Amino acid sequence: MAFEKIDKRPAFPKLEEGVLQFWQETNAFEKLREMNRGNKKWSFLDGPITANNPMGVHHAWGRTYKDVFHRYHAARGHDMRYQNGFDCQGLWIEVEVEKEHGFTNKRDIEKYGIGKFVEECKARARHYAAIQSEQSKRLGYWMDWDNSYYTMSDNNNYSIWHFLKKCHDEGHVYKGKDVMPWCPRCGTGISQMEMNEGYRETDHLSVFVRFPIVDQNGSSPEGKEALLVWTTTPWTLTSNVAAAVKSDMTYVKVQCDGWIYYIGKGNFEAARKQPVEGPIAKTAPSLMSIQAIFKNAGGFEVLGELKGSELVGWSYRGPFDHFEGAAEAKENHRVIAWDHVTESEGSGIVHIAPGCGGDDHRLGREQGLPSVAPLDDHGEFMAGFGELTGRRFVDVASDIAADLKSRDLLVAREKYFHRYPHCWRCKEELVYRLVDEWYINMQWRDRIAVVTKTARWLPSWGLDRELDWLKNMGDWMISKKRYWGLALPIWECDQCGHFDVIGSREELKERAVAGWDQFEGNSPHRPWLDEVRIKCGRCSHDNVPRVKDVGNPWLDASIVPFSTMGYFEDRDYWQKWFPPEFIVEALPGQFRNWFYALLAVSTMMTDKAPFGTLLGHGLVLDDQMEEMHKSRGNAIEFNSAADKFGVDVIRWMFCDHSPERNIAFGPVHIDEVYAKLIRPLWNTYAFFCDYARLDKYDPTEGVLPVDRRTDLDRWILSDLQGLIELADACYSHYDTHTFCRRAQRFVDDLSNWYVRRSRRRFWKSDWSDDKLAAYDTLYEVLTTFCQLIAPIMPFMTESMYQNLVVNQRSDAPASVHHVRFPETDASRADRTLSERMSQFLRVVSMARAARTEAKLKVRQPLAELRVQPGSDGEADALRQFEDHMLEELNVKKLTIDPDVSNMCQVSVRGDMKVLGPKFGKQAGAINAALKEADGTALAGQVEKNLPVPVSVNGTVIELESADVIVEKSYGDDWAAQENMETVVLLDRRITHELKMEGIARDVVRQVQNLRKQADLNIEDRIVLSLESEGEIAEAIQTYDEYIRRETLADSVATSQFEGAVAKIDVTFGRQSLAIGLSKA
RNA sequence: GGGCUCAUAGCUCAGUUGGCUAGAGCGCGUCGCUGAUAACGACGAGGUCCCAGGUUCGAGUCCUGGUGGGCCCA
Repeated sequence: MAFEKIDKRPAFPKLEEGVLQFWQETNAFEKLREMNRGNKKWSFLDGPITANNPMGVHHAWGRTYKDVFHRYHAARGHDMRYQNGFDCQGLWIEVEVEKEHGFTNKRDIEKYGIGKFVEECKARARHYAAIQSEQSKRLGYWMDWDNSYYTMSDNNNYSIWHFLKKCHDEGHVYKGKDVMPWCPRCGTGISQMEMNEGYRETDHLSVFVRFPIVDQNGSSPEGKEALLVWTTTPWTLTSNVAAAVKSDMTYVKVQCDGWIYYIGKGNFEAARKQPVEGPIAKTAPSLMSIQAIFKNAGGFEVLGELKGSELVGWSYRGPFDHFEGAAEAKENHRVIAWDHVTESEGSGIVHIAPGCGGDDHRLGREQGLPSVAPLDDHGEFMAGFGELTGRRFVDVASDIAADLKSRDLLVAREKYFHRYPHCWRCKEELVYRLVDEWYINMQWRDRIAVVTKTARWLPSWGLDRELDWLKNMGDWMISKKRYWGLALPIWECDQCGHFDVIGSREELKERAVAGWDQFEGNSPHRPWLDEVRIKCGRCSHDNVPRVKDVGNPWLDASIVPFSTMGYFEDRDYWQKWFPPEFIVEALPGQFRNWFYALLAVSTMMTDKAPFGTLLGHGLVLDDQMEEMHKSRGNAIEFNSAADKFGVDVIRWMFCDHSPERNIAFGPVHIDEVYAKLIRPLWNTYAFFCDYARLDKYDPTEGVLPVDRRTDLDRWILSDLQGLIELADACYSHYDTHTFCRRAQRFVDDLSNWYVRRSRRRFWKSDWSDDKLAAYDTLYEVLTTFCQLIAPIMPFMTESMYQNLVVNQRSDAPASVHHVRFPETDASRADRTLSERMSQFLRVVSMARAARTEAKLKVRQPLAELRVQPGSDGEADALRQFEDHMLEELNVKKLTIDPDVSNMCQVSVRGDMKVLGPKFGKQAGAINAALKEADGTALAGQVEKNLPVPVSVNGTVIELESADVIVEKSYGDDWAAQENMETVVLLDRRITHELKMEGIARDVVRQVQNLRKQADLNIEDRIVLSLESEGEIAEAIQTYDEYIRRETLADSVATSQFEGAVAKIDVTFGRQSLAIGLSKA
């Protein structure tokens, strides 16, 4: 079958749709799996994508890598599992379902019904999993889509039960009472991992408050004395228990406005600054120093200094001692010592509310202080806090300030800007609350670190980052007071406090004493599992309920090396596929999320790393390098990008990029890939098909042995071997970046040198070895290159392969993705040849520069190009490729001259910029004298960096070499280019003969243009009329045969004829030419 | 305060165990070429390879210290 004619500028997105259809109709993926089944395996583990929204272009980066390495390993014949995963459980889904219903808090959900709510969460996950599957297929992602795993599956949930029980058996599960960041809207604690997502700049009302001193270690103050305290969260003053100072810090005693204050000395004097950066810092009002505040309040007097340690033990009156809720604190108001107090923030005396802050709570525990916890689940004040009861903590700051003022406790108020944590999902301000949560302690972190070090991290600093996290992380909070998620398999006895962790469904069935019937037949989620009661493992209580909490979603995603690989059902299968050789995910965040959780779970289960190599990649940003956000309107949906640009180009763009850097996504960058790679490659392919079709080239007929092909052929084949070798090394080391760069350079060499230099060989009308060699070579290069980039651009290569291979050979594999990866052929690799060509190309570039310098168009033949080679290799290269130089530069002769210095006149002139300031009025005379002097001799001095003597009006002045400029000249007859040792000289003298030939070439060019305008096919023959006079007529006559051959003219008339389909009048100099042509 | 990381042309970035005369693409300007190529080529403007020391025959590359950005931890 003939080669198809190729559309030069196809709509690639449409082409890709066609290929998708082809794959589907031919079951291409299933056939590939069948071919490789049972072979050596390559094991991959997919990090589940959150099935909560359609994919954005940023999802395509990681998924491109995943597909690329799958395809490469398939081409290596490896058997693979091809399993994609969906992350289904967790708050992010709940939040979206809540939005659909317009729910604002947990009460709404409970009213609606937990069962119904949970079912809708499941449905949402399934819905978006289906959409993402379709989108992934469009990306060309070959996966076993019917076998995707879902983290909400019973299997996955029960697998986590097993893990948690194992943790419990080793004594790592505990219930902790701690102050946690809490989202009052979601009604749940926020783990350390999640916290980091939500820091945002915001402003709060902060206050300076006085705590009136009651007792100073036995004596009472005579007048009004107070501790000065500062806080950015006035609501926490309701729960103040103590005030902390640093023992060795200096404090000042200051009188102001009838009070005597104690304040950190550094704090008192220091200028204060809003701790924010960027635009917000400009709008934020500047902060007054405490000193300035006092000055404004009517002036102050410093009465003395003392150490923090002297303050310790004093007692004071708290700001809200009248609230019943704070009763416990009232007895405990005293000054304590704490190392964390600093001079750089606040007043140097820190208000401590152990029920309202993490550090406060730890300090309170050490010091045996009571905790006052004023807020409920919704962030509202509980009973016992007077008029605040029932109000939300976010709303009360200014009322509290007003109340303090009315009770003479407020010193100052200000707007304070800082970074404050917000809920990463719903953006609500977080609050620190004292709550009960479930934890896995991380005393075994060293065990995880050992395992972590056994994996290969790309980029390599990832390991250090992960180890750093392991070292610093706190215990893993695994509970969440929500609805949709892993139902924690913890049953806690409300009579004796004992808790049991259940490790499997079977175990639960055995232990169940009630509610099993209601549960059976449902998934292990709320509310169904909540029905099941067991008998306490310690006391006699026989109606023990499950704790209501659901689990941390990173548990769901990190059990998958076990749950999805048959750890529980088919241990042999698991043994075969675990550990996966490769995982790849986006870097930001995952060190403390998936990577961490995966390592922790796998360490607990097997003490083995859950991956051999981890590849991390950066973020996808918009073309201004800004993060993409839906709200900002710069997010790009996957579908729209695929429809508009096509996915091959997107895949290449991602693969071409250095993974650890963020990537800018935008039309400009897409176009770059088209311009740099796709268009030249496609055009080379189209060029080949055009001529191969006309010539009826048959690649299945005997291929010409390589040693009978030209140097040019053997060069491109040799470079191709280098590229194969590199491709193999890069793919197997998960480095597409290096490969893509080299592949682009290869396409450039192919298109702009090999094809450009070989064009005429394809145009020849009759078959010869040379022509066959050109076809065989270009065919081999195109088909092989196709295989090399097929993993990255699966669509375009498929289309090329169908035309180049399947249509030609009946025995060819049906898809480009069924073909084994190319092997290097040592007989085709020729390092010397490759090296020579690159040396040669350097000289060609210099010769072109000389052409430009000569201001003579390439159409005009010139007599001679003379080269002084910079090395022996370069001389060899020039001899070897002489013909190419002659043709490319359109010169008659190439002379290799080992020393051209005899053609060169050297002159030395003064550098007036230097001479002027140095010699003043004399400079002109010096310069004139330099011109007179023996340039060669002076230049010799300059080269040796010796003094340059010059005689001016009888006196000899010695110039430094920096004072002069050496100029070389090869005269008017030669255009010169020099670079290091290489010198290229182009004879710019045009003889009458050369001129005639130049005109003939010009005529040909004009005719060719006219053919193009007349829309003729390249093979169409024409009749031509050329009406001219003088030199043009002479040239046409002399080069009659040449003109006819080049333009496919059957006849050339010297006057116009009737019926010309295209005409043009042109002038060369003062002479004119009228051209007319029509189809023969 | 600690950890990791980055810093190369106006922009986006290459630069592989130290061998560099520091490159590419985009953008800008000029000229040229073109029967595969809305392509391409040549030339021009644009660099203290963040700074300072050190190791070395030789440092963009390695080491130390600093400055600035990013991420993380506290």
